[in-house]
Amino acid sequence: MPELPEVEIICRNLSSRIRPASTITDWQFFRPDLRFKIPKRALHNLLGCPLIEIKRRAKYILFDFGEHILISHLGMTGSWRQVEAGWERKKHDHLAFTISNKAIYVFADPRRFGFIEVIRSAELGSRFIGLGVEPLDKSTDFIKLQAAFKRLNAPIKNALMNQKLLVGVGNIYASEVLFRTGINPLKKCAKITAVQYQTLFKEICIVLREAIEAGGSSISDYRNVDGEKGIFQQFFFVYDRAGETCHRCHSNIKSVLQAGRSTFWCPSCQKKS
DNA sequence: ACTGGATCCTGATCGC
DNA sequence: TGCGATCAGGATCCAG
Repeated sequence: MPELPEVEIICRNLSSRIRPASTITDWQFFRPDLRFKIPKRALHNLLGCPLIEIKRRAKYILFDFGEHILISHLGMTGSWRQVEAGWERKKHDHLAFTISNKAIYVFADPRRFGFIEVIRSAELGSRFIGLGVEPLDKSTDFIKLQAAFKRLNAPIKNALMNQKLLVGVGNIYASEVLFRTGINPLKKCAKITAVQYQTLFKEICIVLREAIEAGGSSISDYRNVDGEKGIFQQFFFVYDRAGETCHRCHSNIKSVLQAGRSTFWCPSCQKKS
């Protein structure tokens, strides 16, 4: 479900509703574990702590409580939604917190690849060590990034999804960005030219921003905090369109497995050479 | 040091 | 209709 745009939207939703200095006044847990054990004690210890801010790093949502940080990852199918008092629990609702005795936020995740974790703020650097650069950060050095990509022998599609160099791009946006730049997803990183990398990184930023504007991509179950779908899937050129016609050249869109993930591309618009 | 396959889990879909 | 196989937005671990 969630790549950078979707996580960014959830994050913006939460931070516009949960203001700084708000406190969590209650936790409810409906099962002991997600991907990892739910750290109930650490979460209880956050009760009454004033929130500083909610922010995003890569595909992680960070609730900054000063001394401690609550980290939420959505995995493939995780979601946060706001509910009213007296709400009805759905099948895959796993935990919920109440803000200032009023608003309630529920975490649901059918596949349970998501998780919740609490760390000390001082550990933030080491927790995210090895995580790549943010595509939408002004300070990101794309020249350095290009040099790092150049050294890889993997196909460009796989490299784009590798969070160690560049964060936020997942299976959907990797295919979409490569289509828009005319680069074949099977092409090796080392064979891609400087000019192509320049347009590629530029296009990544454009696509991610457009997707955020469109409220994200809802393939099956992505919803924002109000339960609304995004509409960026309406603008897909290739993702999930195998066998359909390319919007640009009318060739057949193809799909192939790369490192176990489906890649979609137009063989005519994205030639290997 | 890189690269990709297997893995965690549930649900939807497809072919027989 | 029913059943098993396959695949799904992520990230980590492990072997080659």
